[in-house]
Amino acid sequence: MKNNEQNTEQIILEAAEAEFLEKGYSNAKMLSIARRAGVAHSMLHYYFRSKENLFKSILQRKTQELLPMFDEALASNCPIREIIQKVREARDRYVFAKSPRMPYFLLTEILAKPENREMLIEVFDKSPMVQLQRFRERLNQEIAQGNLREIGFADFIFLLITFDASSLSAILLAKESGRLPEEVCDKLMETYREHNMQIILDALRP
Amino acid sequence: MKNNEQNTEQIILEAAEAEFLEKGYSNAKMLSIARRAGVAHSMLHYYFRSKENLFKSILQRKTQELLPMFDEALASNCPIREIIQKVREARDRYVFAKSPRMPYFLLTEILAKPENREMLIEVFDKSPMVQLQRFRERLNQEIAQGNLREIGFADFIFLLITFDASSLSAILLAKESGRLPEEVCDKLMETYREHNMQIILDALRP
DNA sequence: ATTATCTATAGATCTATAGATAATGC
DNA sequence: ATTATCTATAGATCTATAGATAATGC
Repeated sequence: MKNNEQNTEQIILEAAEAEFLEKGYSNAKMLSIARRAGVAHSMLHYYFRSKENLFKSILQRKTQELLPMFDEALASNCPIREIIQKVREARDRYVFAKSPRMPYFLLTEILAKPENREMLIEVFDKSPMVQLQRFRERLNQEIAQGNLREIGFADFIFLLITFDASSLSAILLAKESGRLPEEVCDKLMETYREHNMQIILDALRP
Repeated sequence: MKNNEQNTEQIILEAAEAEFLEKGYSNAKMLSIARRAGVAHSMLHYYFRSKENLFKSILQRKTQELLPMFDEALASNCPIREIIQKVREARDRYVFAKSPRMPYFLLTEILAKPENREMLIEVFDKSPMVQLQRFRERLNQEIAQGNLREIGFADFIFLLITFDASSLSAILLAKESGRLPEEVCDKLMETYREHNMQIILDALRP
């Protein structure tokens, strides 16, 4: 018995996060995570029972950590359009800035897997954070007033956060591959962000 | 010895194509493909030697089949902008129309995997089709005249064909999930196609 | 004799667990 | 006594191959 529990659990979580982000759920291996963490692989089961559990723990924890960041963006009373902008900027700062692999991960491991998608939507839906719930009322008002199409609260937030993931992932992959000139990739990215904002607004107009 | 070789090989190819499209390379299983095809799984190895080989065979065959479709779109002498439009329409008709899973497959199995990406780019690069090679010259002229940014011939074609895959896949996934109202998804798709055209043109402007 | 097919199984890999061991706290 | 850790291994799954068998063509 060398480390205290806090430490080992945290080390495993970090190693697992890196492995899952890099390889995706299916290609991530428990033995490989253990090797990264420098512990016997039985420890992963000791703390998290199963691979699936370990993965879901990470997703939930990370999302919980993220909520306060969005809370701030949702607090203001300005027009919906500006709130959308703020949420998307928060997403850029706190989610995408972590790694260029993030958009791809979001798409393949969350959007493409119904269980994970639902799980995270539930986190948003059930969060007790004040601003988040206040924004829920605001959103429903706007819908009632006919300013927005009918859409679920959590789905709305989720749409804002994940929408760019799909379009950005391919460009980031292309950039990584080095096949396209870097300026072309950067130009694509830049233009995409502008357009995406407009596309979301169009789609939500009643 | 029941079937002739032509038949079994074809049946395996079709079963494998369906399995790979549905589950992706890692999650596709040789036993499952054999079950779909109704043959002993040793037959897959008899004809294709390995899983990897089977997968690459499918990719290459499909791409070869596709080339003539693009050939037509590339034949005309009209402005580059219209040629881009035609290639993208051909892509819609012959690639995306096959299955709503196609954009996702394109992104995860081709764009995200350098070996596969390079392999298919080579198919385009080395194709002896007349219109394709004639368009290569046309493209280089346009670049020389300063109408387009410097970009490889195969990369250009590949960009036109695969660009929408990234942005459409998430919307198709959302539609499948049933969480967003269907009109929102359709609206997103429609707007996206228009914008994507503009984004590509912007990125390629010198 | 060659080709296509099947059955059986080797060999690799991966998740999960059993059980032993050592450190800590009461 | 409880908790954290390790080693060893069971059990499942998957790719690949060996070897037997049957049909076809010469």
